[in-house]
Amino acid sequence: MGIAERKERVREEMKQMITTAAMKMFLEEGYAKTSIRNIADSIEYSPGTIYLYYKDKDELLYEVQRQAYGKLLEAFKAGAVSKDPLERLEQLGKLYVAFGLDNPELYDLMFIIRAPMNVDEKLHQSNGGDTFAFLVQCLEECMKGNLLIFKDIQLAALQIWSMVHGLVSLNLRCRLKIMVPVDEDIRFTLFRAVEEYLEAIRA
Amino acid sequence: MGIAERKERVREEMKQMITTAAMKMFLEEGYAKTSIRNIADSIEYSPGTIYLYYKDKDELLYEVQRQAYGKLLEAFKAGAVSKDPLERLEQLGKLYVAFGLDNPELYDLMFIIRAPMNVDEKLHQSNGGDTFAFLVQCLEECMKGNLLIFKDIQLAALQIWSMVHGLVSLNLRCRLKIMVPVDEDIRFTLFRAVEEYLEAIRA
DNA sequence: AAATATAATGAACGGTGTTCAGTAAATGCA
DNA sequence: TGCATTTACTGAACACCGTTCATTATATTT
Repeated sequence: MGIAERKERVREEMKQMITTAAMKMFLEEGYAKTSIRNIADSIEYSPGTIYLYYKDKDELLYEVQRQAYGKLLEAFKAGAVSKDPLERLEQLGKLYVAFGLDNPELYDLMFIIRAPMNVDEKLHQSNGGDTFAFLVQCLEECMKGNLLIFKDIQLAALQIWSMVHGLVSLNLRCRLKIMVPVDEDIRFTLFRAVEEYLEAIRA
Repeated sequence: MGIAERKERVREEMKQMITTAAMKMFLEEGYAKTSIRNIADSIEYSPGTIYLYYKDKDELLYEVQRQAYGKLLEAFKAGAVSKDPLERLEQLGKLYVAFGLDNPELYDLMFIIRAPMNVDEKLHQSNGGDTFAFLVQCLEECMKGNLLIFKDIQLAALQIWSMVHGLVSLNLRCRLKIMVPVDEDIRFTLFRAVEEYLEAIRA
């Protein structure tokens, strides 16, 4: 009975067509300025059709977020390759910051934007779990070797993620203009901050 | 010629009436869900009137942000009173985190929300300068006494602010659920993170 | 009291997310 | 094969949104 399977496949293709268009437009124009009608136009379907595949605009955002977490995880896997766990931690930190600088709109979608329609914040626990686990694993190695000052691994992860997220998100919201000289290269500055921080938490 | 002065006064009262209503509704319902029409209704004026006092919805947001920065500065002044600059820095950090936890909607308005109408990010340099200066001043004292590991004060401010902002904003976006045990008190956890961080950057 | 200047209105414009009765295409059954 | 039924899609309609502007009401000046 291959018909049901084909239907399922076609349905998945349709869903992907929608999210691909949505991702493209979210990145180019931002989430708020992208309307369901725009997305529908770009894939040459009527607005109503999108609602046959996604419950609402938020669900579309969640799907795009899921894909974005995947991209970040890929960047981690490709770039955090050092054998030394401390070095790898530094690579992770810089990869994270670079990801935020290179994909500001994507970073916004992933961590900053609040989907304004249904203020239901339940989804996030499942989304991005793998990516976070990658950091935790590296941290575990560091702490097994007593390379960091931390005692509690959860608190360590919290602190490190907060630091890099703070750097990226303050920059994205132009809050660094107050303190960083305009002529300085932001990337360089943020990398220095990461290095200095890692220096500080070394055992 | 007291008439012009009275008119100016009345105008200011009107502006304040609008921002007061706007602040209340932004906090209760969020920025996105608060419409100009709602605000107009709540002060019993027509929507068009608001545009006689504020250029657009963003300008309303900027004004509310300005007031919010004032509130944070007040909290700083009231709570960061220790003579010891290092202790004062810890007080500042905890005050900041507490402010973010106690006024999540306000914090959102100040640091996270991107005003979506005119993507003009120029205003922020003036807004909040005083509040930031308060932190820098404390930092300066710390560094004059060689109490911190930092060499560059700008980089120090960047790092510290990033840490506390990261803690608060990840929590606000429910991204801590992945790593912090649900039963634990968030405030306690974030305070511990601040303490541990300050420990790490001590000279 | 009349003319002028200021303040406020609210309908209208072009958008938004979302729903749903109606239509067209694909499938199951005889 | 032909017909009934399920499935896919449409696009007008609903209730909103931010913003503008001709019109009206109020206050000041002459």
